[in-house]
Amino acid sequence: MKQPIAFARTTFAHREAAEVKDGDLTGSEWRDVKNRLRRAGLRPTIQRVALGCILFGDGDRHVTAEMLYDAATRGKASVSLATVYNTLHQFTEAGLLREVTVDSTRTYFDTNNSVHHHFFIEDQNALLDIPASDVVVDPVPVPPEGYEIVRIEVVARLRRKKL
Amino acid sequence: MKQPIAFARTTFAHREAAEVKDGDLTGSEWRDVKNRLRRAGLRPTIQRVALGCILFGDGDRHVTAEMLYDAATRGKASVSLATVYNTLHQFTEAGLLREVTVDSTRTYFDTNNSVHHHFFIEDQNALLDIPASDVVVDPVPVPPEGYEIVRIEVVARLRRKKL
DNA sequence: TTAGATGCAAATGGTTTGCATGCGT
DNA sequence: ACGCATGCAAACCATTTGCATCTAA
Repeated sequence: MKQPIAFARTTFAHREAAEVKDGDLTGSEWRDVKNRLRRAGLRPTIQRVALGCILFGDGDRHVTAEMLYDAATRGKASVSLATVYNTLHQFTEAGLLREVTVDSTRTYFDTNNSVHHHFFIEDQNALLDIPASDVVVDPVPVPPEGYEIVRIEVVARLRRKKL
Repeated sequence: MKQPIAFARTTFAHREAAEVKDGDLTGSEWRDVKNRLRRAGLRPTIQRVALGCILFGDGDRHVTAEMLYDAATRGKASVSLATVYNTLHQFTEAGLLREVTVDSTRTYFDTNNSVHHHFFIEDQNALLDIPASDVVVDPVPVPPEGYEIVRIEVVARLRRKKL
């Protein structure tokens, strides 16, 4: 049931078991992430900045804790799994990430926090962004009395087409 | 983090910690469920029929394994938790149930297998049906080459409105 | 200096599995 | 009788937690 580590680049640029840049740990990106964290009210510790570089360094990503942990370990950054979990949740609370619920066995985090939806390829556990303009929910359902809609999520589950 | 057992009746008839009928274990319903299982290619064992009575006996329901297990135990039906899990999956495979992914910590099963979507009340872990006509996805996103859409799920996450 | 962050290992909790026993056909 | 189904307990695995240590400010 173990899936290959896959950092799916988004919006149709799908690739399995992709390599992940370690995030240019010495360059300007390190400084950028540091500032970004400070702006978000998070102390820019070594671990957070390292994870931030991986997450925000190269386009939109969909990661699980395990995937991020492996990517960090593969690079020079040594981070404990517990810290990866903490960091993912802190980033999410700070609005830097967004949680995506598509699989009841693990939690995905999306570095793209703009309005959009997802394809989920079930037999690969891979997520792809659907650009906001490609799917429209209209009408929007009316919530029951006393409740308001926080967010609407659309997930289109995919399977490989049969020949 | 333990939530009260809640069998949410669907479509705005929301209630917390609702009671569950044991399903009229001696009446005609027992026979009906038995036939239904047979038609679905499942051996109508005592446990499967008992769980079927609970699930299909009184309108649409959204259940987790734990909820169904408690309901069965509360009634006269004694079923092991493992069997509940097995049964839920077998029913799902047979098309009698549908899995709903809204919460990464547990799996919900929906007795309504017609086309519709869901509200999810985050702080109560409660699911409500959205009638198919109340939410329309249009346009439907175009899947990447070689893939086809299995199903589109819309989840509107709710929070209690602030005064 | 000190509040907050990290790492480790142990605990948690939903779900699955292995295997001996039971039941539907 | 045969083979699938059940029950139990142990195994699993993603995630969380407790606590001692470390570090950014």
